[in-house]
Amino acid sequence: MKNYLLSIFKEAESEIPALKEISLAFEKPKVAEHGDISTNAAMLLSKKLKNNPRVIAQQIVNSLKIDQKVISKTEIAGPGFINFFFTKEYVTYIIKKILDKKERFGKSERYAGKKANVEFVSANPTGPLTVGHGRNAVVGDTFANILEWVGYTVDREYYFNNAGRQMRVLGDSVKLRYLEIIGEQISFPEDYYQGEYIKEIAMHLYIKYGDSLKNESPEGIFKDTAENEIFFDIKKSLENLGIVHKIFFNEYSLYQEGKMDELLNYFKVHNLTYEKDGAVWLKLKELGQPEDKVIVKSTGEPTYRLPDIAYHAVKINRGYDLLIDIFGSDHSATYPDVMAGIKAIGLDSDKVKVMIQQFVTITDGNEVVKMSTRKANYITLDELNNEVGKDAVRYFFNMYNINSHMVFDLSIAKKKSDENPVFYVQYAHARINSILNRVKEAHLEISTNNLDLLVHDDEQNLIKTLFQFEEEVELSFEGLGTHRICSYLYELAAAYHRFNKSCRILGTETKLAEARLALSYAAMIVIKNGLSILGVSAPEEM
RNA sequence: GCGCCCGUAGCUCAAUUGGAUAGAGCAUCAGCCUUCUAAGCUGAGGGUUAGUGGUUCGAGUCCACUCGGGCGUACCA
Repeated sequence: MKNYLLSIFKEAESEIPALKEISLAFEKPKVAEHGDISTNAAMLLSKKLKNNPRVIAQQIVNSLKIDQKVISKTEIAGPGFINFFFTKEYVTYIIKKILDKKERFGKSERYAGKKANVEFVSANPTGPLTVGHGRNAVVGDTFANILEWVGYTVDREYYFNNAGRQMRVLGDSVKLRYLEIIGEQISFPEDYYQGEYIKEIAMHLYIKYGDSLKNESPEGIFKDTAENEIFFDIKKSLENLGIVHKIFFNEYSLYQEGKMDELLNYFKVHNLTYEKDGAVWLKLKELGQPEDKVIVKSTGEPTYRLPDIAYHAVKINRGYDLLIDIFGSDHSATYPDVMAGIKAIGLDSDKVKVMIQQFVTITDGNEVVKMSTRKANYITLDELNNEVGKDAVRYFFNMYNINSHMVFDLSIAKKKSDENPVFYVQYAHARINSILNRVKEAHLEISTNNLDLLVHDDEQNLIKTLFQFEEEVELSFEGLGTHRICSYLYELAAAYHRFNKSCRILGTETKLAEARLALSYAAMIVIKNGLSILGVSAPEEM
């Protein structure tokens, strides 16, 4: 529809050349009285043409060559909006399109042939995934789905570092617990990993090796075993949510393949570094950042900025058209440095989009559950998943703008009732399925022959809500978010439940009943498609 | 102190990226099942969008300042 309007506005440029100078936008008005689609073009032009927007709107309308089969009415309203009303033929065409495209309805070819990469989770293997990682994981995977829906081929990637200080502390923590098990007196430092899982890993080692490891270095078998077991569990936690990464990228490979030296050398050759206090500094000020930063410490070890830049360079050089990073808010101050670094080596940093994930607060009713990886009192993603189930986990994490703090209330997610939005949406799907089964006994068929009988307000509203789906996917993509898919599905489910109440099928005259069946089936398809983007199941019965 | 993010109904969140009367759910109150799942529907109350200025046809959205919260602000990642 937008394409159609764009094309007739394009034609009108010959009469109103100023139309070329504005960015033409169409949107669905909030209120039905304002039409099915609307544009503010006249208001944008009023400044340029120095004329009353309503007068300009009238000129625009006069110069549009409108197909009466598509648009039934055009009006000028408010300060100068031009509102368009669809014809019934066009509205029924939407149902036919849905029934025809089925599981492909809502997909677009807009970015067909383009490649995207989504990097998410990227937790180092020092402990089980927490609910915070869960939010990152769910939104990352769902956004990857959205990219696929607009046409991209997507690689899901996990970046990790199994060297460095954190991993040393991990090995030390496991060894201490091991020594504890074999009966040695230990004192366990506060800044070591406190979780029970450390004791479990130590116990596994004890079961397998007895006390023969007491003289082994913590950096060896203790660290390696911990890493393997933890990574195994992380992957399993993700799989339980339907998430599988295609690529696991080890930061260490950047060193092995010489990418770090290459990058550092590039910076040096291009005079972007200097030495101070025995460290190498990157001239970030020259690159538009507020402060220069150390990239190689006086110990010779690089800081995280260097591998991060090298890593992004490697990814960009793989040929992606779009790269998405999903970072925790603790990275929010540092990624601009990385972007500046990428730009400095001549790569297109505009291809990289960053989604900053804010924190998750877990409540159980009124009680706030505090979380820290180091301390023992956190909820793991597995615990959350076991408690509320995959569908609720995925729906709840997707439901909020990732850029806002969110409260995950366990007591609501656990409820199998109308307080829980995921059940409300799934129930609409199950309800339609149940109807489709029921009408078979009444010998009714889904038919698109008499869709023009669907004139009830609740029918029209449902159809127009269905039509909105394609745009919601696009808007989710453009807005770098998943939450509007949830809002949309909730709205769609509500529109269906209302229709279901006012527009019965059994006991209605056959032609109308069969048209309503077609509409119901179309609604079922769209709900299922939307849920599949979220990675939430569409149950046939509940 | 400085930087980034945030502040919307009692609570949890939306608001088509500057558009028309700021919307949903929960909670509260009042209704609806001899009819395809009441896991549903209908209605009511609840707002100076933290505050003050500014930008313009038009601001929850942009700018400045103030207040409040989160995260950074390391030669940790």
